[in-house]
Order: sequence, then C-alpha cells, then structure tokens
Amino acid sequence: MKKQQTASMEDYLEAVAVLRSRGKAVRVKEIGQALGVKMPSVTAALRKLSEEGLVEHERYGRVKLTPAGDRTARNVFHRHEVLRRFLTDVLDMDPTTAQEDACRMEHSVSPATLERFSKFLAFVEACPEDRPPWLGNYRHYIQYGELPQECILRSARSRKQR
Amino acid sequence: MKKQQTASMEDYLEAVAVLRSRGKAVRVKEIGQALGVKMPSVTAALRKLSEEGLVEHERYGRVKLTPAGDRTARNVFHRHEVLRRFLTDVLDMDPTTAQEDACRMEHSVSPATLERFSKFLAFVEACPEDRPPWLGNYRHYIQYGELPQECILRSARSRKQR
DNA sequence: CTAAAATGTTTTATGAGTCTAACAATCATA
DNA sequence: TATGATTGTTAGACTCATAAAACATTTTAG
Repeated sequence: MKKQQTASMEDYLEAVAVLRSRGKAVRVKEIGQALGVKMPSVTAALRKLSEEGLVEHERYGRVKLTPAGDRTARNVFHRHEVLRRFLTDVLDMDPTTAQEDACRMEHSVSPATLERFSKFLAFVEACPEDRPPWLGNYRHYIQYGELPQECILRSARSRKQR
Repeated sequence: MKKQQTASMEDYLEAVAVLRSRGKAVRVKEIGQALGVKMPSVTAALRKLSEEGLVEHERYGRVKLTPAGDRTARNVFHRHEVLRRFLTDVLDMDPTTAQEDACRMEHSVSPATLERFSKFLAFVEACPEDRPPWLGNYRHYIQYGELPQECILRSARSRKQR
C-alpha cells in the first residue's frame, strides 16, 4: 500500500517534520532554505506528496503532514538520528559532519543495518567502555536481544555512584 | 581538475575494476549484469566516462580503465571495502546485506567519516575485544593516530600464543 | 486602504540516468 | 565461408529533480 519514497521526497517530509517541531508555521520558503533548493522545487515536491496523501498543502497556504506523512517523516528522522548519534558518540565525529553525513546515509542504509547501528549505540551506552568482553558482549546483545548480565550490573552500579 | 563523479558513474568505474580483477576481458554485457542495468545504459555511461578520460572504449571492443579511471575506481572500491568490513566484522551483519548496503553507503559517506570507519575497524582488529578501556582506547587512537601502549603489547602477546 | 515587498505558483527548460525497439557488428560453427 | 546467435549501438522516450523567468497572491507599512 504505502508507496516507497525517493531520497528526495523523504528529505522533504523530514524537513516539514523538523520545522514543525520547532514550533513555526511551515512555509514553502523555509522548506527550501532548509534543504538548499528553490521555491519551485518545493512546490513541485509538495504537489507530488499531496497526491500521495502525505502532506496537506492548500495554495499559498501552510504545509501540514497527514498522519501517514507524519509516520514516514518520523521514520526518516529516526534513521537520521541513529546514524548521527552513532557518528558522534561512537566514531567521535564533529557534530557538523555527522549531521551532514547522516543526512545522506539515512537513504542508503537498509532497515537491518540501521537496526544494528541502533543496537550498537544502545550497547555502548549501557555497557561502560572499560568493561572487558566488549565486542563479545555486543554480539551477545545482537544475538539474544538482551544485555549480558555483567553489563546490567555495571549500569546499575554506575547509576548508584552518582 | 578531477571532476567529481556521480554515484552512478562511480559504480560503473568500480564494476569495471572488479570485473577486470577477476581476470576476464571486460564487456558491456557483463558490466550491465553486474550493475543490474541494460546494455544501452552501459554504452551511454562508457561514452561519458570516455569523454572524461576515465575509460578507454573502442566501439564493439573491450573496456579498459585509464590510469585516472583506475585511481578513481580503486578509491571507490576502498570505500566499499571499509564499509563492507565494518558491517560484517563490527556490526556482524550477514555478508549479503553488508555487500548491498556498502554499495549504497559508499556514495554517501564523507572522506572524514570513512576515515573513522576505517580506524574503528583497524582498532577492533588490533585490540582484542576483552581489552578493558575499549572505547577510550579507540578515542586515543583517533586523536593521536597511534594505538595505546596496552593494545600494542596485547596484540604482540596474542600473536605469540598461536 | 493602497502600494511595495515578500512569498508562492506556473511554465518551460535542463541534466542525469534509465529503458525499449530497431539497427549494426562480431563471433562461432555447420 | 555463410548464416544464425550473440553482443553492442543508436534513436527516441520517459522519470525524477531541479531552476529561471514570468506571473499571482498575500502581507505589511506608510
């Protein structure tokens, strides 16, 4: 049922969601600025997304996501955030590069791989970095969906220490 | 001087290099099969790459990379391999998905980020996974370009043990 | 309230990448 | 070596994404 979107259309949906979440009324010009494209490109994209039932856009008016559009946008944003945080928190990239790379990578990573990035991140955050069987524990977590016993104890301990 | 290539043109160059490395004479049909496109698309791509001095392709003949084309192809392939190995060796993805994802990610990862993926991989391989200050050591490696003393000793030791 | 500024849309064009259909060259073998 | 099979090319069309220019609407300030 849900037609799969192109990278470009996903970017438009994500931009609308992000602008929306910043409180402002979403306008064609702002979307264009956010994505580095001119207004006619935005109008064209909104027309297409509108036909697909992902946005509501009355001529000269404001832009809104439909429930379906919002689901897609959240999904894209989630991919973006997992990748951005992996780049900053694990690879220790600078925030600007991480943001830009995540913006491109979010369209080229399969769901299965995204899931792994996400789990890696969760693992890093749950298991302090001086834990001994590091990568082995990560593999355990991937395979069984549960953190190894030691990591759980560890996390509890460090939380108490504060 | 070097014109920056599109994802698509990079794929063609990479495909030529890979087919070449498998020993066979490189033909239009094989390139098409490798990339999942029809022959006319290959011909068009080769014409363009030819004009840019990256491949040599005489009508109805074989395809060869020029030195410049070979450099570009190697670069793309290197990106591909770093990402593929990261996906398999670190995230523990299955080889098929890793291959496919690397194929798309290789066009969306900046040089700076690729460098980090590469270093992460090298670090994982040099420092056995039960090393204590895991991520901390990785950060040290990134920052100073050298493996921490402990990792070096560790690697030497495990090599001897065999 | 009206004129100028800002914003948005339509029209038309471009470029990249792909495909199908029709044509051309090469090759392989009977 | 002639001919059918294979491989390659050209021509023409399509999609997707974009932008410039011209036009339309809305907002804002005097």
